[in-house]
Amino acid sequence: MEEKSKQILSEHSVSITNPRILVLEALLEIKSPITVDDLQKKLKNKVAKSTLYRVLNDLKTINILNEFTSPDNTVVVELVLEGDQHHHHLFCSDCGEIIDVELSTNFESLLDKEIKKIEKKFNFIIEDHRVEMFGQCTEQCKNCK
Amino acid sequence: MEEKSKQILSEHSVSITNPRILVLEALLEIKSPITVDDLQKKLKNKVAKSTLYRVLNDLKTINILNEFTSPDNTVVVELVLEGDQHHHHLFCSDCGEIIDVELSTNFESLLDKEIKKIEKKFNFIIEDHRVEMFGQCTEQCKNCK
DNA sequence: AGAATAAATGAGAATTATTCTCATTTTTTT
DNA sequence: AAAAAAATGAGAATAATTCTCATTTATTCT
Repeated sequence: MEEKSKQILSEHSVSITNPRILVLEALLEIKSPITVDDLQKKLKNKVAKSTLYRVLNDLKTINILNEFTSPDNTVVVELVLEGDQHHHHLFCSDCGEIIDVELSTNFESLLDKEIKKIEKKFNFIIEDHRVEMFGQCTEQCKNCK
Repeated sequence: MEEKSKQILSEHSVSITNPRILVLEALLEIKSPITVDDLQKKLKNKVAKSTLYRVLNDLKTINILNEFTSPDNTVVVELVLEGDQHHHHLFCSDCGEIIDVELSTNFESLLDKEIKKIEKKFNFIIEDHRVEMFGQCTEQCKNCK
């Protein structure tokens, strides 16, 4: 994991420092969306709060960090490496879990068509989209029991 | 507008007060997403900041306020009255404009089918969804010139 | 490799957004 | 119209994020 983190940093011409390696390792290990707060806890104060925010911004700059908010407006981050599958998110309002969801390629291509229509209609260039789904996990998930 | 605001409040058994009327009037007038900050400015300090947040929470409670965040994680609110058309959002990263977008009924029904699949797969009850699109308005919009 | 330069870090202060507290005012009930 | 209940305003408190600056770490240049 440490090697992979170093590799990611050097591939993006970002200098290799301990806090960056630690944050990347944590994100690689989790491999699913996590709040900044939980990430901080996971790092056990091995990285200063200000540094954590800075590193997250660095990762955003090199385009390997996806940032969004949960339904209660808490910021959530997720590592997205080149080649990772395009996906969306499913939020559970009971336990707060956020699940990565892939939609069918058929659906995605229809969505792309729909987006082309919107681009014309509003004279926009649309470069990204997101589908978010909200509900409750009906039984035992990682957090509910 | 004042009458309509009062009607909305009484229909939802919420007591009719001046701040609530003012906030509703402002939201009715705008009829598109607005940040809390801009809403506050629009209200020209006729409503205290703490009261504004309280009123927004009241409107959320009676389910006529949609709250989400813009790509820079700023909270945005929008009045959604019974009977209003289901819609999504298009964000311009140049000027910050947020546009309400309706997708085709054909697309929405396919999305519903897709969501049913997800419900089964993850054993979830999904009660709401959102499609967000990000890009740039290519020419003159309200804010760019 | 080692010195010089540039960049990143940690700690905490500053800023911003939101919620909370409580005395006063307004609304609703009777 | 009086009594009771609820809402408001002002500012204090809290939480999330950014900023500052002295120190440490990484990179560059012989």
